[in-house]
Amino acid sequence: MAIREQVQAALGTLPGAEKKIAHAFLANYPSIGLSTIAELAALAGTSAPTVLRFVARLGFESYPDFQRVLRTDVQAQLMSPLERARSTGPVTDNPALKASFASIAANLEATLKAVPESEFEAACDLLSDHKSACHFLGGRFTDSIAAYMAAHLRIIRPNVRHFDGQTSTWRDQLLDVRPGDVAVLFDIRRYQSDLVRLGELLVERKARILLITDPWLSPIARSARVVLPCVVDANRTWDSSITLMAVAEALIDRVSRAQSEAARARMQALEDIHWNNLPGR
Amino acid sequence: MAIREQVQAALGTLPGAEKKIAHAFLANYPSIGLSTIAELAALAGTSAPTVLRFVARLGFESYPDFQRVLRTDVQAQLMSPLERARSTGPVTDNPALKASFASIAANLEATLKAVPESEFEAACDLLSDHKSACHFLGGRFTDSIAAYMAAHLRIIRPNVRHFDGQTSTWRDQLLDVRPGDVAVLFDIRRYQSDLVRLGELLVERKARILLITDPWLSPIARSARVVLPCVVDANRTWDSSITLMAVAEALIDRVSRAQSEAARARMQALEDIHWNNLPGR
DNA sequence: TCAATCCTGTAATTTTTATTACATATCGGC
DNA sequence: GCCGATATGTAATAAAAATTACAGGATTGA
Repeated sequence: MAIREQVQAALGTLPGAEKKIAHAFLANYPSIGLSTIAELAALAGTSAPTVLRFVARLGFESYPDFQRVLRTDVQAQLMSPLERARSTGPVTDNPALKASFASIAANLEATLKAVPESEFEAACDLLSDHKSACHFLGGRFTDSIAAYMAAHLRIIRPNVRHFDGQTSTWRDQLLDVRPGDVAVLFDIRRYQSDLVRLGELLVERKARILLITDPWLSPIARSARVVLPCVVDANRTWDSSITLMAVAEALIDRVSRAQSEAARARMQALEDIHWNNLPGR
Repeated sequence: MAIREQVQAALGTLPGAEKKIAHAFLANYPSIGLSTIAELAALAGTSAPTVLRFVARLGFESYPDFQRVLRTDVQAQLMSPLERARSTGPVTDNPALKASFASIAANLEATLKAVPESEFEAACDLLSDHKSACHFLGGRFTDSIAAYMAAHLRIIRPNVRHFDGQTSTWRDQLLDVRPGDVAVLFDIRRYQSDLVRLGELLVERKARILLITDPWLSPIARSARVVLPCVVDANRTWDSSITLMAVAEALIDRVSRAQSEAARARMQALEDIHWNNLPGR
């Protein structure tokens, strides 16, 4: 698991100061993580030992150890998709990457057809309601998309939360959900029963559910206010989540444009925080 | 100009040890440049002060200054595909053949940018030296290009040999290589260890190596006098060798023009041999 | 062939960065 | 409300990295 994903996954379990480190790292990925401990600490508004505690909690022996892995991640990420496929998989009779990219392109086009504009707009309305909180959660493979979407949405609107930690803590976190709140759930084939159960409990607490799922529709669809079906077919045993990510980003972009003034003010506030903390400025 | 392009442009003007630094940097971009001076020096087989001279020649005040800019480059290069799509406009649909041809054209244009004229001229100088023999060899897929180039060059100049047969006979054929001879090697990604080893042995025998490789540079680049990087990207699972073949033909053409009189005489001699040697005429 | 200039690597020194020790604050449980 | 555990930042120390000084080799031009 790459460091960026690892940090995103760990966000909810981090103590306050370390969470600040994590946010600063993700917001300035990867350059700040390749700079010094002092620069990352200053950007986050904490201290050098806190940075060291942060990387230790992620399982690294030292900051140089952390940076070594980060450089490897960055090197891999800079390879084009074609290069990435070549370096990790064997050559097949069927040009795998061409088929894969063709498959992704087809999925995106099919998804475009499968999602009604009215449903998309309804989803945007849910996400634009600042009076209610937004809670995010996904399944085994899609939760990273939920976290990603929450992290972006948090920049442009308040009261965004992502369910985190073990499934056993979901019930505890449920206590923070108020009537009228929005819950954005990601669930594709091999539906998780604990996620389905949570959906039922959310509805019991009168939350409004936005479900992002596959064309066969997760059981959560029964309880959802809005359902966005995404085509996930790929010529392999596991599903592609590209279309879900694409829909997530489309939603973020759409919501951002719809409330550009409020979003801009929030981004400015964010920049002010960073601005005043940087030495020499 | 990003650092990578800046280094590529400066290649021809760098002294020997600094050129080694440049090759090591490009071959392991960007992670080695984000590591320590000692690691880059060790990888290149030179020293720490040489690394400092290298970055100073590129116009940086210090190594931390160089790394600061490199982090900025990497951050820009890692922008998400969606952001990149937004910044460059929507993708247009193309017929498969048109797309393929466009890709090849793009590769050739990129290769044109990647190969400095000074390096190309240096390669021609090596191939034009009639006092020394020219030996050719390529890897699994590129040896056919090596054979093709040897066959053509043999027509216009003497002492051209192509390593042939099983890899087990390469060592025997090595006996024919004299100090000062030129070895033209083709090696692209999935570098062959036996070819890399042969390169080392060739340098031990004081042969001068001309390497034709991909932009990530075969390990043979460390021992090569001249390196010509060819862009091999294509929208399929195997590397395109079109650009290597194009570079080979360009070299043949250039060498042929430079010694048109000698080449013409040799061609005539060749024709005479064919003409008078056949019995029954 | 010789001298001047440039290139290069080793070793020492300086600077910067990472890490640790310690004291204080905060939070949660009883 | 108190106590123990956890979190946190400051300051000092240790380690690592960058830089400089210097000597020798190579190359080029006269």
